[in-house]
This record gives sequence, structure tokens and C-alpha cells, in this order.
Amino acid sequence: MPELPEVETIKQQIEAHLVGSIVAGVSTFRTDVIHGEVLSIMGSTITGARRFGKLLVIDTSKDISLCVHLKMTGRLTLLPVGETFPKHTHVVFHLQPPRSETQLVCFSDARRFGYIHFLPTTAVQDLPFVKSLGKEPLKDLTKKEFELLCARSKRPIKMLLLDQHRIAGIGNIYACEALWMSFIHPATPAQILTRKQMQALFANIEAVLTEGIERGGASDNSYRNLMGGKGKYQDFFKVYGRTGKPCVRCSTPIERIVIGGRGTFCCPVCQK
DNA sequence: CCGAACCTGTGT
DNA sequence: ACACAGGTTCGG
Repeated sequence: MPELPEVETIKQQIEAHLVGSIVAGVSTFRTDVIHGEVLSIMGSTITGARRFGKLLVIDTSKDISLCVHLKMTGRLTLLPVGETFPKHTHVVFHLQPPRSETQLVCFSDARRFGYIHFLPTTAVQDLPFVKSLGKEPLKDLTKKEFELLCARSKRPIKMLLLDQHRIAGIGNIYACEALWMSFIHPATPAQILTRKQMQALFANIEAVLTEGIERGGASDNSYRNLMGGKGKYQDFFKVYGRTGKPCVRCSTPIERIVIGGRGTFCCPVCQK
């Protein structure tokens, strides 16, 4: 699913296109993806959007917020009234913009791992999931703190990058890409990395996440943005999903290995 | 801490 | 038919 850059892209599109719209109606086709009181947002105006790691939060004027986690296959799609809903649409929001036609925002999710949680805005930061998140790699996390996280962990560095309690927002794609950029093998125990490697990785995490956001995220498979469009970052993958294809640095075939039960892509020669 | 589970779709 | 999928949570 969407990782930090994909969620950030949707967040920015909500700020650009939905702020000021009134929530005029909500239709629910499956209630098992919903937590909290759906009707609490009726009649409120969307005031902004925030992101906590991979969690999207949409705030409204009645101090009710929607926390949306898209997990693997969740989508939010903006549509004109009358268009066919995307497959596996579970919730539809009817929005009234200030001076145009009513619009729909559909929450769809084939696998139904994702969810929408309606709750008071003040309660968002008390959610166990939000409280448990580590620092934001593009905001709060410092190089020093990152070095400390590495030094304290014996686990494979890739597992550390994916641990949302340590660092919030990195997923499988950006972990693989940042490690390739840093010439670091994903299975390397975090604490045996040299200081130089830690610093390179820290810089490359920022680089891949920033480039991901600039390119509108990665649509390797199912990701679509709010407007139904694809991201472009998948066209720039160096390792993710490139099993057997030549490493663009040394032409060794890219390998797929399994670390922590997750498919992991790396160059066995230039990542040490 | 690691594997299994949660679900469905897609590709081999 | 089987392996695999961008994430998180739970249980052993």
C-alpha cells in the first residue's frame, strides 16, 4: 500500500481540492471497515489534512476527524456525481464544494485491511497507533537519533527501517531503494553499520522519500492518488520488483530475498 | 521477536 | 494451483 510519499500525495490533494467542502452525506456499504460514529461528521466542513506516518487524518469544522489507513490496497477516489464507484467501494462521502457541483469521495479497498476511524479531533493524538509511532524521517528525526537507533538494534537494518515504532512512514519500497542507494545489504545487522554508512543511509532515506513525493508516489500495482492517477516513482525503481534484471550500477542480476517475512530486493554484489 | 493472520486479486 | 502483494496486529 501507500507508504509515506503516497499518503503525503493524497494529503496534499485533499488540501488542494477538498478543503472548504461540506460533508453533505455518507453512504456505508460495509461497516466492518469503519470505527466510530459515522454520522458525527454530517454537515461539517473539511478544514485540512494531516499525516502521521502512513495514517491520513482529515479534519473538519465540527472538531470531528477521519483517520484513514489505506494499508495495502485502500484508495480514496474523488469522482463527479453519476460516475460508477470504483470496485470494492465501502464508504462514499457526498461533498458540497463552496461553488460547484456536488462531488463524491469513495473509500475502496479490495483486501479490506484498511479502515476509517471517525473520532473527535482532540482524540487523534491519543490513538494507540498514533502514540506508538516513531519520529517522522522528513521532519523530526535527526542524524544523531538515527545513528542511535542503528547502534541499539541487532536486527537487520531493513527491519529497523520498517519498524513504525522507531521511524514512521517507511515501507517496503522505500526501504529497499534507500538501502541500494547506500550500498548497504538489507540483512546487515543495524549495529554493525559504520558511522559513515548510517549517515549515508540517513541522507538517502530523505532522498528517496522526497523524490517519491516529487513524483507523486509509486504505482507499482494498485496505488492511485485522489484523482485516480498513478504516481511516477515506479519508473525510477533501482531494485524494487526488479528480480533478475541488471543492477544499474554493476549489472549483476537483482536478487529477491526474504527478510522478516517480506520480499526484499537488493544487489548481491554492490550492497554489502 | 517471529510467524501467522487478516482478505482478495493478480501473475506464473 | 500456488506464490505473492506497498501494512499492521496478535499470539506463542
